[in-house]
Amino acid sequence: MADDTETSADSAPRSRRPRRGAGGVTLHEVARIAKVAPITASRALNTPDRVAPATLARVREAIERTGYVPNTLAGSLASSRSRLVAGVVPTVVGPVFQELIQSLDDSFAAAGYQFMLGQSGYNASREDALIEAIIGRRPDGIVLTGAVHSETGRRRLQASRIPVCETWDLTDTPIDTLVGFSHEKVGTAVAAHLVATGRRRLAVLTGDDHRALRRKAGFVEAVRAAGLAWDSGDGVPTGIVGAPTTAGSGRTGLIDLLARYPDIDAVFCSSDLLAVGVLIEARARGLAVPEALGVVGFGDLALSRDFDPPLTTVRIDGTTIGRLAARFIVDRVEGRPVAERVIDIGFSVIRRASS
Amino acid sequence: MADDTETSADSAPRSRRPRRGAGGVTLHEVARIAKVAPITASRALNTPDRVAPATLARVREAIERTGYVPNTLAGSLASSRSRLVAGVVPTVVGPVFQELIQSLDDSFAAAGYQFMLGQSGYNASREDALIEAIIGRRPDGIVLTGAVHSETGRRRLQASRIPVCETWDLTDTPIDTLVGFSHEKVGTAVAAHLVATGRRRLAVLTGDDHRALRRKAGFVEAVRAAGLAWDSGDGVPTGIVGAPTTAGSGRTGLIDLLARYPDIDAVFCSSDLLAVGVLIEARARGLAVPEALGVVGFGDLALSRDFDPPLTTVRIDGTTIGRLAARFIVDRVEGRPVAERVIDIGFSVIRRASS
DNA sequence: CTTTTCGAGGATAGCGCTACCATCATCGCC
DNA sequence: GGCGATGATGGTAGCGCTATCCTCGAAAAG
Repeated sequence: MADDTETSADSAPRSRRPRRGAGGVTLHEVARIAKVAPITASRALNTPDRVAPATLARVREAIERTGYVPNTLAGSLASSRSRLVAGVVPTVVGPVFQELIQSLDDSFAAAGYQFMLGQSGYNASREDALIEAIIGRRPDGIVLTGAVHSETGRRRLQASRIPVCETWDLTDTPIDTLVGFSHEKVGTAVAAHLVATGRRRLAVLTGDDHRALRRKAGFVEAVRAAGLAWDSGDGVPTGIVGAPTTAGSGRTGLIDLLARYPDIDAVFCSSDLLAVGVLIEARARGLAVPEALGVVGFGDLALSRDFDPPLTTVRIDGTTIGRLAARFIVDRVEGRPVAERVIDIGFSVIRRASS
Repeated sequence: MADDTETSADSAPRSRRPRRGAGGVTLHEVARIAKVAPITASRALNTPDRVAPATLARVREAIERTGYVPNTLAGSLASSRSRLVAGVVPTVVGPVFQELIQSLDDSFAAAGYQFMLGQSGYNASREDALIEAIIGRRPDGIVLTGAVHSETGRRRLQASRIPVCETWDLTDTPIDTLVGFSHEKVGTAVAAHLVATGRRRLAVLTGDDHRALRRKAGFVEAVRAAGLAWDSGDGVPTGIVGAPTTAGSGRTGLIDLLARYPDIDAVFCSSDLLAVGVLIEARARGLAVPEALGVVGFGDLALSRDFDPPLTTVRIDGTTIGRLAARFIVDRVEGRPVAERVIDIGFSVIRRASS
């Protein structure tokens, strides 16, 4: 494959990738044109207030004329500062993390950092590859969102000494800093709400991902504690659907649940999309919500508020998580001490008409 | 953070100690431990089949023992290859680009590249900053998704000589390569569909973004051409809502449209979310869909298929766009010629019960 | 035997930028 | 006027890695 024999009579072999240094304009060239030393050109870019106005103008003009774009790779290598923060999400599919992502993007932009996102996907080896690729690029910080990282990945992150903020979950052993909430408590709170509003035949419809199952566990626990266990198995009838959850799986999930337990009077769904599916199916089969069936979701999509009936759900303040995560990272990068390394930002149960 | 304890008795001022690369293990250190030259250690990582098995094993063991993670910044700087492809989307909020993003991620992973995403946001200066930050990091390729890039941004991209693929749109003057479809034709096709199914009082409900307005323009054009213009203004009653479109704006949009034009018999919505809002509002006010009102969306969300009634919509094959875009980039990076620089992948109108 | 080939490994020289001094005017202050 | 304090600019030496030659020894060819 790596044939170096250029003797072929190929007509105009399209220029291959430029060899070393075939790149574009460099800072040295800009400096030469502006008649200053490279270092002064560098300062004109990075600390313009330390350069005399006249010099600054000359450098700026040279930059303009050449269309120079700094090679931040080289800059980061020399300064070990990249002004880049990398984020890891399992997937951007699904609306769950969108508010958080938006907030991270905004918060980092405001602090002068670029935020870029990688998907860890469903696959552990891909997650490890992503983490390694990220660490290898030496970003100033890493925000992990609900990634179930492998032990290898955790160790690498810890060893890298790069500021890390885990989000969207609460663990006992954070890699570095953490902003999240307790998924178990979400389940407990939803159970409490349903019990308080008179529901007695509770059921769960959940995706099979890690955190959704923890919410379910909290829910089941609370139902049992309230003496309302009524299923012979777990105590609470449960439907489990594959991730990512969709309205479609909500519909089929409800059909399945009702077939097995016709006298259910409330369902806790692990996502709003699932709950919307339940709402659609309930309406399609003439089951009155909330009279005959209470429905609670999780995530507080915009859609949930706009549905008819509006969906009772659990709201996570992604904006605040993002803001705090960004603050953790920026504080660490800029050498300020971080007092609390773990923040539980909680959640709120939003009561609407569906329960 | 904490200063390392020097093993040497050298208590001289820090001038002796490298304070710059406070970073961790380097390839040189790995090489030293494995008793090979740095370049051999490099080869062990990048071209292991050119290193003798015994040597390879020694280097691998050294890597294992030290927890070495290559600094790809330095590697990319030296080799001008980064194995990184950057993507730009206006926002990850909203489900529009998710299939495409997923496909890009998968396709690049399969080809051995990491894909990372940046949001250009609603703001032109933020977009320029993102583009500059991306170019500055010298990725092997850039995929633009529906970004309305400023003239500055376009020029910079072109000047950078980095392979670029624009997607999700068709323009006459691509920066480099392009995979997309015609938004005007989408509008035309939807109008044809509605006219063919006997609708006569057509209306549009659209977000105010660039491409949605082009779909609307195609729609209006086709309605006029069919001799069905009936509004005194544009020819077609139009509701415009701010982006991002939501089910909520779909509901209020329909309310508003009906207040002004009570005898509408079909609405083309610029997104499925908008259309779902129309469906919800129609049902809430007892307007039968599809009998009294035909509704068409755009995007083919999973939700649209699962709704009741299922939504007629326009499907864009994001998976194929992603695959082709990745092929463009990879071909260019690896020096293969690219025959067609522009691909129109078209779209399909999915007829379901809502129209 | 010599000559050629070849595979493994090494030395050198950067990639494009910035940290860390050093230099040299200018300037206020007593 | 002397003198440090400031401010603008420059020289040097890397950051951690890889491209590009090179060397060297052993096997293959003559």
